[in-house]
Amino acid sequence: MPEGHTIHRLARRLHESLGGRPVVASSPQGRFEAGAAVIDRCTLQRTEAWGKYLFCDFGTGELLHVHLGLIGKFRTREFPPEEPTGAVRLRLVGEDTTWDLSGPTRCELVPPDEQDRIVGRLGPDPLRRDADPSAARAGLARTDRPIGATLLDQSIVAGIGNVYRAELLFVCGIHPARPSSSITDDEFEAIWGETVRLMRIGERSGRITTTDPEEIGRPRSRMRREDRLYVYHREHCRRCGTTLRTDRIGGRPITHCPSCQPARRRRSTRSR
DNA sequence: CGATTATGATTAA
DNA sequence: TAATCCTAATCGC
Repeated sequence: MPEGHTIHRLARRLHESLGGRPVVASSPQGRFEAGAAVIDRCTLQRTEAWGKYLFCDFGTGELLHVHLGLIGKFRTREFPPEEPTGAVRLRLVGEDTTWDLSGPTRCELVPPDEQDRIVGRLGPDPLRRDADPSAARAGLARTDRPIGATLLDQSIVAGIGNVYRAELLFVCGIHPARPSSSITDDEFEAIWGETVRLMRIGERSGRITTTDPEEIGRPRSRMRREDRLYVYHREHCRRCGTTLRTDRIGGRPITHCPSCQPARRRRSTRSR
């Protein structure tokens, strides 16, 4: 389930469970044997997430760089570990925790300047404390590409994936085909603010929930799966029941509600 | 048991 | 845009 919230959660949990003590590293699958040997018996000193990119410092001079891609998983297994069943690229065993990495699009050791290069290509990450949204604001202002495409562009904003993209635009009432340059300052503030709010919820809970507990009528922790999202993978809008529409934008399908997300910005209705 | 699908990104064309 | 990579769960026959 890898969007930015997953990676930040992972960075924290890896550090909490493995940090400060030597780790036994191996590559049961064999495709990261040399790298695992470098890390083996070294101490995890620091983890860092930027968008969907994860870096782990074992004090070896190089950093472990992991990108889960679409299907990658980094999950805890029983301790002490058993022989892995599937393809495990990297296994990390600490004092009382086993972590197995499978299916990553990237798993490599990189020098610090390579980390700088990777992070240098990324936009601000809403989950980072040091995030500065101004670069993202400027990035949107200078292109006519649809907002649905720019929100997925990691060089504009780092960490948003296909689920959050669709849900954020719904929550903000913005049609995904709107030119990015047409997004107003108020709309940008809403997008950024909601991204921070919703991805923090995702990071804490380990799953994506964007619906409002008041609206659903039960706390987030007790929501049914089909009540957690407004539009993603749905046929009808969770808010108004309108039949949803799915288009390909930015190379990937995005679903929106024609009623809640009008193509043209609604003339602001004066309240009262 | 094979085909399909998935919250991603890079490279080639 | 399309092809490609990476894995495992699920679905249809």
